[in-house]
Amino acid sequence: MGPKERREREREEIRTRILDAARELFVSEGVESVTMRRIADRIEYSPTAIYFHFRDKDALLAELCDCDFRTFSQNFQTVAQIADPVERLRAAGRLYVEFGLKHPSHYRLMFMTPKNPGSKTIDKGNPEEDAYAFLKTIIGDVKAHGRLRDEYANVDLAAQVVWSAIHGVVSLEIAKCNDEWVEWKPIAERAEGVIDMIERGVMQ
Amino acid sequence: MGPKERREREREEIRTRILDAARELFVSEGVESVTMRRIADRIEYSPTAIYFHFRDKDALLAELCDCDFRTFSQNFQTVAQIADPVERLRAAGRLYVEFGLKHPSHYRLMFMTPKNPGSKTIDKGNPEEDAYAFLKTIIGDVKAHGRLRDEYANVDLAAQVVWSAIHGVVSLEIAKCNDEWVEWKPIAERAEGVIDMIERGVMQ
DNA sequence: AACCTAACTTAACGCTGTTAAGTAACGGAG
DNA sequence: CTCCGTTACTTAACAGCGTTAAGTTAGGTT
Repeated sequence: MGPKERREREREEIRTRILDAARELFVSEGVESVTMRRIADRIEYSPTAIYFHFRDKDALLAELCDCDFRTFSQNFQTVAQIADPVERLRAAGRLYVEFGLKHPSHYRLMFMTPKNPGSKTIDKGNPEEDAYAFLKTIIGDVKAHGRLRDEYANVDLAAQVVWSAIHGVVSLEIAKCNDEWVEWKPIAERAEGVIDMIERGVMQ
Repeated sequence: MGPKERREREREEIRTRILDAARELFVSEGVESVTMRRIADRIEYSPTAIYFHFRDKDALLAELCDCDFRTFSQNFQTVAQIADPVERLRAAGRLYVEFGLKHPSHYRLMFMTPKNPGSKTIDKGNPEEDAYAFLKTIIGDVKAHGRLRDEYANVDLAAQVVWSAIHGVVSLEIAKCNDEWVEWKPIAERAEGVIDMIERGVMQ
C-alpha cells in the first residue's frame, strides 16, 4: 500500500502548488492576472495540466477563496476572549476592516463579486470557521447582556445591519479610494465613525 | 455652413446609438455581455466602427456610467423639498437603496468596481448633478438644525459614514443575495434597520 | 512481459479587445 | 469639373483568453 499513498500525496502537493501560484499572482497583481496560462508558467506545467486538478478557473478561484475564508474567520479567534461583548464587537469590526485593507483582492472576490456558489468545505454555523456565525454569537452575547436595542430583537437582523455598515466602509474604500471625486477622510476615521455609529445605533 | 453641422449631428446620433445599444445589453444581460462585437451587431456596424467614436471599451463604459450617474443624482431632487432634514435623509436613503436594487448592473459599475477614473462631464459639487454633494447638503442641514452629534462635526466625515452604511446594504445585497450561506432577512428590513441605525447613531 | 491508467503535453477552437490597412463617399479648392 | 484630403467606415488580422480533444509517457498491476 506504499505507492498508492505516495501518489495521492504527490497529487495533493501539485494541487497546492497550483493554489499557491494562483494566490501569489492574485494578491500581487490582481484578479485579472490570474490566467490559467500564467499560473501554468509559474509552476512550469502546461496550462491544461491545471484542468486535471480543478474543474475550471472558477472552481480554482472558489477553492482559493474558501481556503482563505477559513483563515479569515480564524483571525477573529484572537478577539473571542474579550469579556465585554460590546468591546468584542468593536474589536472584531476593526479586525474586519484591517483584513479588507490588507487583502483587497481576496475581499473583493469574497464579498464584492456576485456568483459565489457557496462553499462546501466550511463548517457552516461553527463560529471558528464561519465569520458570520462568529458575528452572530457576539450579537447574541450583546443581547444576553441586555445591551441590544429592542428594535433588533432578531439577532440575524442585527448581525446583518452591523455587517452591512462595516462592509460598506471596506468596500467603498476598496472600490473608490482612488476616486478624486470625493474628498475622503482617512479610512481609520471613517471606520471608527461607523463603529461608533453601530454602537449608538443598535446598542443601549 | 450647413453640411458641417449636419455631419456633427449625425456623428452625435451614432454615438448615442452605440451608447444605447451598450446600455441595453448591459442592463438586460449583465456586464459580461457587453462585448464590442455584440454592440456592433445590434447597431449593424462592424466592431471596429465603435473605435471611431470611443477610444476603447473602458471609455465607452465610463461614458455610459457618467450619463446614468447624472440621472441617478437627479432622482434625488424629488426628495429635496422635504423640509425636515432628518426625514429628507431617510427618504434619500430609501431612494438610494431602491435605485441599487432596480439597476444592479449600473450600481456595480458605479460603486463596486475599482478603476473608475473620475468623470469629467459632471458638475462636481453641484447637488443637482453630484449625489455626494446632495448628501452633504442634507447633512449640513441636519447640522444647522442642531441635530448632528458633536462627534461628526465634520460634515464630510458624517456624510462618508452615512454613505458607507447605506452602500453596505445595497452592495451586500447585490453581491451576496444568492448566497445560501447566510439566512438573509428581507432587504427592506435590512435597509430600514440601517436607516434607523444611522439616525440614532449620527443624530441627536 | 504486457497492459492499463494516471498525469501530463501539444494543437486547436471559439471567444475577447484592439489595430493596421484598405475603401468609399463627400466637401472644398483650383 | 476635377483633384484632393478628410471622415467614416470595412475586412483581416494579432495576441491573449478559457477550455477541450487527441496524443504521449511513465509507473504499478497482472
